[in-house]
Amino acid sequence: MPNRFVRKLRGFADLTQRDVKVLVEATSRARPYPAKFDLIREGDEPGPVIAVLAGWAFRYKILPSGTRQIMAFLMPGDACDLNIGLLAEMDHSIQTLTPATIAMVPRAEMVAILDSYPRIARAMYIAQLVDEGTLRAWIVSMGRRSSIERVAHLMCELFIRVHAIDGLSDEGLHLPMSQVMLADALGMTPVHINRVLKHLRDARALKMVRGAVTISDPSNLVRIAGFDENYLHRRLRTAA
Amino acid sequence: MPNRFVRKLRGFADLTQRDVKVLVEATSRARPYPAKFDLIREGDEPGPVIAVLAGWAFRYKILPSGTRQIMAFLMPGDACDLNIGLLAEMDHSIQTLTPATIAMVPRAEMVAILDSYPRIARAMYIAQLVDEGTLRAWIVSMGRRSSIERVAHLMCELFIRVHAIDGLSDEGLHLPMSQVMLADALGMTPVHINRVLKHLRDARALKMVRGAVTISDPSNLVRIAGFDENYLHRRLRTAA
DNA sequence: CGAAGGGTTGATCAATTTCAATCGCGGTGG
DNA sequence: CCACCGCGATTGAAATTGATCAACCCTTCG
Repeated sequence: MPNRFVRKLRGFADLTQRDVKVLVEATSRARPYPAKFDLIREGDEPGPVIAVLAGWAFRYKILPSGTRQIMAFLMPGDACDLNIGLLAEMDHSIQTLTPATIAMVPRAEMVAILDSYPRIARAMYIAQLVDEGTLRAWIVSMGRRSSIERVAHLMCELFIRVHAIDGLSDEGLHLPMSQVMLADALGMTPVHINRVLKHLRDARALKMVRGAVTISDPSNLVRIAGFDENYLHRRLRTAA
Repeated sequence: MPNRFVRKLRGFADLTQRDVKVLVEATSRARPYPAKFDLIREGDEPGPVIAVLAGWAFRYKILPSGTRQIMAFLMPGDACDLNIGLLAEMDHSIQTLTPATIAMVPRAEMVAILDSYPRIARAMYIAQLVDEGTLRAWIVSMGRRSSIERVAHLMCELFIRVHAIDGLSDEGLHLPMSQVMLADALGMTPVHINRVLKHLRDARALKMVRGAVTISDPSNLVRIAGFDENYLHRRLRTAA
């Protein structure tokens, strides 16, 4: 059974057995990392490609004022881009959110693979496009949605992404992050996030047990967020 | 002299003469469009790849509430992504900002090119990565920068991008857009944009002649925006 | 000439942040 | 075992930012 990363790419292109074998080998040197561990720091020269095989991670940037902005959540199957020698250094950092197992593929090896296996290159490219769509949705949220819609929308997005990799537990989605984390992802204050969560809980859109947010049924969230249901269905269909 | 699109890609990978010839031919059927013309509308099924050869365009999305969010500005040399058959339909629209000349490459043709010419594929991939970096910077702005910093930061970004394609006039950067447009790009109100612009003008960070914003020297903007100077230099070096 | 699209400004309103305090819980050292 | 510490959650009140509402002023263009 190939790992999550390979399974995801297989969903994007018709990979041959050989393609799969190459990918599995490339990601075979995976190792576990603790939570809150910086995998890549801003200013590092771009090193290996990382692929998340288990656990969550996130991209973030610390501003001169000391505030943090989270720009993306990475979950099993997601890879960080390659920055193929273009940029002199990373302009942001990547950190594990939970304990995670990460595969590091030396950049040269990944480049060689991309040059030799066009189907793999195609799949990586499509994964990139999907990520870009997520970034655009994030921008729309930050720019034009109210704080309540914004929170609800992120929850919807995470819900379908976890659903797509069969990661939902019996109770639905568990968010493995603190309110501070959510605040930094959505450009808000922890205090305000807390009030918004209370609002959403009162609206029966989510549950909070012992501080942790859980979402069993996203339908209320979808309504509140103005989440594009077609988009949801489309993604869920892809997952099926 | 190849068009802007080809020139840009050439900057990302060592294209052979044959690569260049293929690209030039693919983008030879360009035609002019007026300003404010929708090239692609949300809901369309993904059609041809578009490449901007002259003029500006932008990606945007209209929310159910009727508000608009602009997610990216496209300038000469930029291409829209391919959404290679993955998504059933576009989740946003693309419109010309100024009169523009646009090349439409049939999707099948572009896919064939990517499969047959790995260097072109590589260059397109890198262009994609650069765009993604821009999106991330946009998210950071929207999430954690004040309105003044946010406006200043966008100006810096546009300044270096135009500089990189030798598009600066003698007086510097002319922004071909209304304040409403800026507001929709930055998630603000036109009224507030107006006040921020006044502030920036008072701080001698930009000029406004007959309503149009002009930036001759971005150094004040860079300071106000907290714009990463290394990033600036890196990009300018690339341009040189 | 009249209408429309920008731009500009003032006054008021509402959403968020900021500041401050308190609480609960898990872990740790004595 | 227990006091203490620290992180995250929670709540209230004050301060601030940016949005909204409402005019009014240009310039352009049919």
